[in-house]
Amino acid sequence: MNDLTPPKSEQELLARAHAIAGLSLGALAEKFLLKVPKQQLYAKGWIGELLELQLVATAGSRPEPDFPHLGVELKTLPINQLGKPRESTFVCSINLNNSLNKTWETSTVWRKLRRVLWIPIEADPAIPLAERRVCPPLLWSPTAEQAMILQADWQELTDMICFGQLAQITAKLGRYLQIRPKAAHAKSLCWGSNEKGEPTLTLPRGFYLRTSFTHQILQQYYA
DNA sequence: AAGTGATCATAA
DNA sequence: TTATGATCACTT
Repeated sequence: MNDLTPPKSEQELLARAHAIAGLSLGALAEKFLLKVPKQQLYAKGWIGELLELQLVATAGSRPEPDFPHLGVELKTLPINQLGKPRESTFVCSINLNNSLNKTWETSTVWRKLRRVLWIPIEADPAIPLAERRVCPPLLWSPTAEQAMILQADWQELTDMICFGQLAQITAKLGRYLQIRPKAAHAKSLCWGSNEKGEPTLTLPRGFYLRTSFTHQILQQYYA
């Protein structure tokens, strides 16, 4: 049986995550009387939510780390059979109105990335979802150099938003962090501002970590 | 095969 | 509509 209360320390959180390493998603789902979705297409966040249940994350859908009292963010990371991430990692949504007077230190990106519990998950399409296993966790903080690059990316992209250059933002920008759409569909709209500083309807966006960066994180632990 | 842009579910 | 959890699928 597992604890139903939030972990009281990083050590406890890490221990709980280690305890489920090797378990299949089917076995984990069974503990919560959940059915494994037949396809991920209509259950894209299912694995992440399953792990939140198991580890008793409490942030809900607030723009806070999953374990606010510990300042730790939880991220599942789909990996192929070579241990390489198969997808980019969503970090947080972006407020396109008043991203002004925000600093790196107080930004949601930094508050979520300063401490992350990464849980790699087998994600080879050849393995049925229920049989994919949870891999050993990594409790990570960016190195000084990584933090500098993340900050530079964040500053560059945030500046563009502040200067009304939303239209010129592409996923090609940013070394580790990039901005991509984060919406129900291409017709979802939210308020932003154009080059003249006028309110404009635009596609909601989010910050994402490139797979090359999360791969680097895995290497730094498994090297 | 990568990488970018599009999309799906759900809660408040 | 905004936030969370992400993966899908088309283009390059």
